[in-house]
Amino acid sequence: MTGLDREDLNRVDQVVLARHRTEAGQAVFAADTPFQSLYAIRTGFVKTCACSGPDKRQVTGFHMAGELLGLDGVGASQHRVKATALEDTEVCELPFEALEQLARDCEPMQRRLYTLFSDELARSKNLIMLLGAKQCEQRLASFLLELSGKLCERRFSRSEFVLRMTRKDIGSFLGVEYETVCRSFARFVDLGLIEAQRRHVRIIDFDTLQDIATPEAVTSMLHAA
Amino acid sequence: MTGLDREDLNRVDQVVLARHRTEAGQAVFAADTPFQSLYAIRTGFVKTCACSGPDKRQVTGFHMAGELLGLDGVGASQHRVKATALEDTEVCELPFEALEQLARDCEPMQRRLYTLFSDELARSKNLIMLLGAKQCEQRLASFLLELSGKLCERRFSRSEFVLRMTRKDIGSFLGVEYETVCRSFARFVDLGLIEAQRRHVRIIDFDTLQDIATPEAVTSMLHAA
DNA sequence: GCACAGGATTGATGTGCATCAATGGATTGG
DNA sequence: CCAATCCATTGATGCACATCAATCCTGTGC
Repeated sequence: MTGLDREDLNRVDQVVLARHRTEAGQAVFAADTPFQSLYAIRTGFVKTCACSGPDKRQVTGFHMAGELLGLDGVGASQHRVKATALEDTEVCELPFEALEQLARDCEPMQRRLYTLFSDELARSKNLIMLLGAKQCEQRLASFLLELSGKLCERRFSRSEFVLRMTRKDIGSFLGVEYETVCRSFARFVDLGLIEAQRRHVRIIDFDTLQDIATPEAVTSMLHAA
Repeated sequence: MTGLDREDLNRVDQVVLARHRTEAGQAVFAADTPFQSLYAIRTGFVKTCACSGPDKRQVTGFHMAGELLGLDGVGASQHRVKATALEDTEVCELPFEALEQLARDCEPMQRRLYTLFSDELARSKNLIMLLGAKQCEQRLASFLLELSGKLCERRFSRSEFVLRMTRKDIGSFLGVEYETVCRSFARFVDLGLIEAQRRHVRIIDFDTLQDIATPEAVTSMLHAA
């Protein structure tokens, strides 16, 4: 789970400072601004961008309902990323000091907070692994399957969905140019693995997509034998 | 700071379960094993590898004295990475439950723990940004400067040092093949930016290296600060 | 001394992707 | 409706890096 469970949410509700609505294209919070709160997404879809330099930005994550934003701001007391809503989005603002207080009073809540940090860390490492994949198609397959999985967890269709982000965003996230993303989409369509018309995607062949995402299963079996 | 400060260390000393010596080439802990403790490096040098698949591993970080290992294991209650000593290394084993107890009793310690998580997260994002850099030379320049900075913090020379890791490790970390790492080293030598003989490195021209690591506009901002 | 192994270096060649460029839908506003 | 804009798609070309391969250096054990 990426968010908080029901029992914790009851407690957390009491520290919610405010709810904010952010329309598509607007920032939930900006980079290099003072950190005070975490933001729990209630509805909507958000991308986070690291901005190291005026002209150079990079998408570091996509987030949906139930996920927490801003965890990496604690240490530096500054948000290190910019969070941008990709569709109309509603978030709960959770002052971090209040959360810390809650954690001191409530042991499961304390553990939960550590878990959230740790999971976010694990997600980061996953992205690092994904960027380590040499081939663009491998990265895109991983991306589609992960997105599908997250949607499935939230009771949406795992096979048919609408992308909230542009090809450019996907490219930035995957570390390739957006034309290359286009071509990989086109190739997946050619191979009959997906249907794709602009942002509407339907996954047809999960198995092959999985093989592309994590190759060499066969190879390793051969090595084992 | 990546480690714990002196005051905290006094408290932390009391929860140290044991000290472990690990010789070069041996694992401090393995991936996919139960998580119980964090490990603070006292002396030595460690690499962490994510292993997604039997034959596919990727170096996700290099760590030295004062750094904490294992933070990403909290959520899954399993170590997600393998930590391998690159030289003879001594670590303190810190049972995480004891640290949690300490955090409940001691507010600064609680904050410190969150900060450690958050900083580790920020470091991950930095690596993601680095992998987003398209050019190998840009990545290598960043790598060398970061290593230099960490050594400098620890009162070693920032300009002359011995690499503890192989070219292969560096390549895995930077997301390129090791031959390409070699060539980039060679090119830096040609350009007169560094001297390099196998693992011995001396940085000569920090400024140009910085320009390569963070092209154009950014540099002037750094100088201004 | 020698053989051997692991790592580093350098060369030759092929390829996946960046880059530049043109076109086509889709959406928005006048 | 048309212009303007954004996004997506597709083509052509060059380059950075992967890949395969040979050699060298250094340390280790016999």
